[in-house]
Amino acid sequence: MPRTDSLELGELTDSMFYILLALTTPRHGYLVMQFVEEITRGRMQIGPASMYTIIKKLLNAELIEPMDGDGKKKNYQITRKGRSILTDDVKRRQAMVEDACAILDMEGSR
Amino acid sequence: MPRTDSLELGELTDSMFYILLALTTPRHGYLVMQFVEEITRGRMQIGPASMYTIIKKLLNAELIEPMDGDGKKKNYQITRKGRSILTDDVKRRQAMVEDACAILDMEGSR
DNA sequence: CAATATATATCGTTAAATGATATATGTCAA
DNA sequence: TTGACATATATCATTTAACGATATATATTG
Repeated sequence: MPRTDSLELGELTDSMFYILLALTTPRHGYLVMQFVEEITRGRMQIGPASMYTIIKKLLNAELIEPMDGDGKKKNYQITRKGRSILTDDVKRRQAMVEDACAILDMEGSR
Repeated sequence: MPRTDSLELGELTDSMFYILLALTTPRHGYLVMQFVEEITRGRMQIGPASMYTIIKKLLNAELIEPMDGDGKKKNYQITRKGRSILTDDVKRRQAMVEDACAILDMEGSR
C-alpha cells in the first residue's frame, strides 16, 4: 500500500480496523488476537508480529492509550480520537459496499 | 498487506476492488481512473502508476481480460472469475461493517 | 501553435503485514 | 516432576502493494 501513510489520510487498514474495534473494551495484546479471530469467525487472524507492530503504531498516533497493566500484561484502550477515526472508517467502508451494490445487481443481498 | 499475495487469499485491495467494479463495463485504463474518481466522488483516486500496475496483476490472475482495442486504446472487461471474486469481496466488506456496527453503537447509522 | 486533455508505461521508493524466531510464565495431566 | 501446551510479549528480515516522479505520444481546442 503505501507510500503514503494510511493514518495520515485518516484511513485504517483492515488490521488496524479490527484492533481498534477490539480496544473499544480495554484488553491486552493477546486478548486482542483472540477477539479478532472470534468476531470474524476465523475469517481474519492477526499474529503476534502484526499485533505488536500495529499496537505501536496506534499508540504513536494516539488512537489507543495504555492502561493500568495487571502484572506483565499491558492493557490498552481506544481514545476519543481513535473512536472518531474508527466510526469514520466504518462509514467509508459502508460507502464502498454501497458503491458496489449500485453497480452490481446486489440490491437484494442485504 | 503483504507477505502473502492478497489474490491468493481471494481478497481484493481497495484499489483492485474499484478497478474491477469499473470493468463490469468494458473500459480502457484512462477511463477507469476517471470512473473511480467519479463514483467515489473524489474519495479515492488512482493514478497511472497504480492503474497499470494493478491492471497487469488482474490480467495475470484472469480477473479481467483484454477486448477489441480501438486504435491504441486497450479495452478490458471483468471475467466470470473476476465477478465471482468481486461479489465475494463485497460480502466480506459488508461483514466487516456489520461486525463494527454490532460492537459500536452505530445501529442507527443506516 | 501552444496549452491542455487523453492515453499508456516504467522505475524506484515507502509503508504494511507477517513468517520465523525468541523469551518467559502459567497450567495441567501423565 | 516434567513435558506439553497455552498465555503473553517482542524483534528482524522479507514480501507485497501502492504510488510519486517521470517519460512518451497523440488529440483537441483556444
